[in-house]
Amino acid sequence: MSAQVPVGRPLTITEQARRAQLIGVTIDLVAEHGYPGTSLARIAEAAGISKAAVLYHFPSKDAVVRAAYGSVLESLTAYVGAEVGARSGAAAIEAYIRSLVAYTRHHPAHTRMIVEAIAGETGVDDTPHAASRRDSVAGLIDAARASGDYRPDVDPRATAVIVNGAVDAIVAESLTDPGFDTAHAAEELVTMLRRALGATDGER
Amino acid sequence: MSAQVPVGRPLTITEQARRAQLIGVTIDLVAEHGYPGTSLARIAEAAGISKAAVLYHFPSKDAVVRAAYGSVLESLTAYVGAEVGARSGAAAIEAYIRSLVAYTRHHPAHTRMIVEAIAGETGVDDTPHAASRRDSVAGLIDAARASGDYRPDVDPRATAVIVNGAVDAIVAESLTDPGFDTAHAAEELVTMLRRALGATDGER
DNA sequence: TGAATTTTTTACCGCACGGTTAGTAATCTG
DNA sequence: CAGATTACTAACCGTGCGGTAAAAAATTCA
Repeated sequence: MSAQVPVGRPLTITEQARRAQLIGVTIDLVAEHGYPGTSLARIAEAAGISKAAVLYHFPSKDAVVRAAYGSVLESLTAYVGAEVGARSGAAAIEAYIRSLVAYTRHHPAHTRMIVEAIAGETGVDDTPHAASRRDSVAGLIDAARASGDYRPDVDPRATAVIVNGAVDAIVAESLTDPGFDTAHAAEELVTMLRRALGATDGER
Repeated sequence: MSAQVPVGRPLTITEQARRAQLIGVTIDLVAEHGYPGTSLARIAEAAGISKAAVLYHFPSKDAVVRAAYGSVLESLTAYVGAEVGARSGAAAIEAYIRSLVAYTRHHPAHTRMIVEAIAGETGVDDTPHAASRRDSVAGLIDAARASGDYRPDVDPRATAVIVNGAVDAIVAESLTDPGFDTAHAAEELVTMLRRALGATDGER
């Protein structure tokens, strides 16, 4: 995901630095102007080099954008994965919700890219993300059901779609309303899930 | 929303027919190729006339797209509004969920446009929709709380964001996976909300 | 019929896009 | 220092975009 050099040479210092810089400015440009407003010329200008220099380091503009998306998603996945992996049952799903929302709160520049990657509006056609993410969450829900945390009649697939949609909406809402309390909304969602899916009703 | 002629003359027959046709082909083009793939030339070609003819009936390409979005949203709003308006309390929220999902099931060509309008990726900057939709749903939730259907401690705003996100995800999922059972997912969401928000726990 | 007006076409304009080419600095290396 | 490699720039190319101008059809109406 992070390297598209077939196998070749070990990348010089300059090469690594430029690639990292280009990925960085691309992330910022997408955050500011969205994908459609992120042109090759703008990327070059933001990096202080010419268009051709950008294409010297990457085979195409799409490759730059893809690398930027890859970088963000890798970082997000690492963070969320660590939080989720340390837990099991319902706690894993709750960690998924909290950590994903928390990540966007701490990396505002990454948020728009994440939202667009989720919505599939990346302009680059890949989007195995959506399906695999849904399946991952469905797996977590299934595990929570198997462990007895969740009632036996929950539908993991449908519930995964619903939970992901809710999480994405919370994140997306913070883009249009920066004052939106995403942490609180995440807690509301966690509480709702406990009541709706919990086998032993969490509280009350 | 449906007419952008300032006030002028009453629109000839041809004018009305062409406008309707152009709106129709635009909806279909967006459904097939998304907004970015819907160019003026394509709209003209699909309608069997020249680009200039399109711009004779509409002041700009954006106006065509806007009219198409308006047409779809008007139709959707009318349908959902009728279902919701006939009910109150929790039943109104459930009708909102069921009718919105049902609409997209019965109007597949409109679905992508609705999803993109929701995601704000219309290419046309207006998007008061997202905010007003959230506020409308928040109002419904608040009313359900006031009527005693929902527990008194629900947060209408945060819950509205979550519910809308879940509904949108169900609809969006059907775009990438046409076999996805949106009606069933809607029922799952309704059940979850009853358990999570209901003051008297719906069932169990 | 013939004039007025509607609808439409053809040809064009300028622009921003992604990408290529050829040459030029800069840097590394023997 | 010389030669090779790396890193880059300026200029250009073709394409598709939204939009405009002028004139030709088609239609309406007296």
